[in-house]
Amino acid sequence: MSKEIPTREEDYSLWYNELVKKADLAENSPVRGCMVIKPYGYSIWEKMQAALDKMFKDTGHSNAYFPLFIPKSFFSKEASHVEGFAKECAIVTHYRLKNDENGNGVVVDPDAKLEEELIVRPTSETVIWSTYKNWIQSYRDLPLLVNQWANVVRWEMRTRLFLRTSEFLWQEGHTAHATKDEAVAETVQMLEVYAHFAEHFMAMPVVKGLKTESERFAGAEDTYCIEAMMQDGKALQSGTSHFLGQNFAKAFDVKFTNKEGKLDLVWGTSWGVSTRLMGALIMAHSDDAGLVLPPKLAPIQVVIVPIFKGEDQLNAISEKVAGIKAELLRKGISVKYDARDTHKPGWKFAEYELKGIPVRIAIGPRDLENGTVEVARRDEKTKETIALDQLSNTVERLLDDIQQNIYNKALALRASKTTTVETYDEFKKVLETKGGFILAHWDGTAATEQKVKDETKATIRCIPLDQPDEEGKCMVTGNPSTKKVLFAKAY
RNA sequence: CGGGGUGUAGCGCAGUCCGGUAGCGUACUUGCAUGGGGUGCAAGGGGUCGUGGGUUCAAAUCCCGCCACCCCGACCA
Repeated sequence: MSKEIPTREEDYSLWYNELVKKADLAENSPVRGCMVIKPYGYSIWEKMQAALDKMFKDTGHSNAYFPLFIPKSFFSKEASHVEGFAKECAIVTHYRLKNDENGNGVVVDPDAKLEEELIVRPTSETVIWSTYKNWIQSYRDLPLLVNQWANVVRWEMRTRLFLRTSEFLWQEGHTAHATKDEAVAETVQMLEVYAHFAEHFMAMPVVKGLKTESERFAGAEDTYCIEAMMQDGKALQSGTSHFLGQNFAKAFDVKFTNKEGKLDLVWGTSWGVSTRLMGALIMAHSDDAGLVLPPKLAPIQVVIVPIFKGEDQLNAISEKVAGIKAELLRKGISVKYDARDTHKPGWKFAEYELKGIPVRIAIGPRDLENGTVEVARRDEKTKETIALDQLSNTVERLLDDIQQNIYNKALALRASKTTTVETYDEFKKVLETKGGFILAHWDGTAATEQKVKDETKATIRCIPLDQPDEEGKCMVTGNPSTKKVLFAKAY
């Protein structure tokens, strides 16, 4: 009762905030803009990490760890990079506290001022490239394929749990290559990894594309991204992969001797996904009853709820459940048996729906008599009674089916909310009435992009990679265009 | 930093206009019943009313200052 959340219809934004808190994913911390990721939320993040980490390893990358603090001077080296991050950096200026002479707790000791201030990393390109300089001498040292799992800090004005927090968790891959082609190929490969993860694990369809100059990562030559549509039709950038050219190699003087014996600058890439993916996961599938998790990322795939009166019944059920549980575990399915007597079955049903557990099994005295169980699926909120001897096969099939079904639903939603327009008037009308993704011709100039943004709040999310080339006219200026691009209001 | 709003029990709120020593829902504790969709009844514990000052016999309530947070804008994965 107290755990009810507002409906998406009533207030989508409030629905999201409440869901995150009520489902025990995260809560606000004493520090504005930061969050506490609670055990249940963190266990979903761990599932994401595990799947991604495996894909990184499978594509030849190794994990490493670089420090949280970056000397301020490093930030002066790559001009556009500085400009991109300068406005949102946290800076460490002192290294000691002392007791206040007036007895007001502790104060910063003014005598403990650092010679050079330290920047809390907003991203690690600078510290990593300053290190790579020492690691790379020859083409034999390349490619260098490194990833790190870390936290970063970007001092945001307005924050929302998971979607935008001042501190967030992510992975950042940083690679160095001997040739431009190889670096570009790496950038695209990692974009594909992200897209695969989004679609096959998160069950969330994404548009792969290239960012326009104004949306590009500070310091990159090209930024590729995956863009997903949330249920309210807004776009969420869910991952980025950057081709850095030789920008950081120049800034940090990272050169290698090539096969011809000549000195050359190294080519770089970087790519990342963050705890923002948690926000994407929530907003892609969940409903008014709570979270809906894809089985591949659900910390618990199956929950078993006993229905009993008195200890004898519970014991009889528990005995039966032990066998069921073992059988499911043998199939690699994660199972929780909730035999608590402190909550009623109905309460548990609601609770596990809120938490998005894909499959629920209920078993009571009637089932014991009949040799049956009740199996309920979270995505469709349906349930059926099946024979006990078919349970593990049914559950296995159901998990696959749920994974596929929520993907299909998300894909259908995106299709229904994606519109192609020819004119700017049409564009504005669609944006106002229907929202979602809009494909339209654009003349390729930053001025036009800015005009659309100022007038409609929609931005170019990306220049889709799978969009065919076609001659056309920019919807705003009428100038020639060779491709439609993807517009949307974004998170 | 501009515009709007809110601070009262863990959470959500009423009480403020019109001053009289704090209440509702929920959560929590205990007992009994209940148990196939958030169970019912009864009893109980818990609050410096954001903060500092002022007016008054008396302040959650009136006056002045300060602080914090939220929403809308500018910035952003």
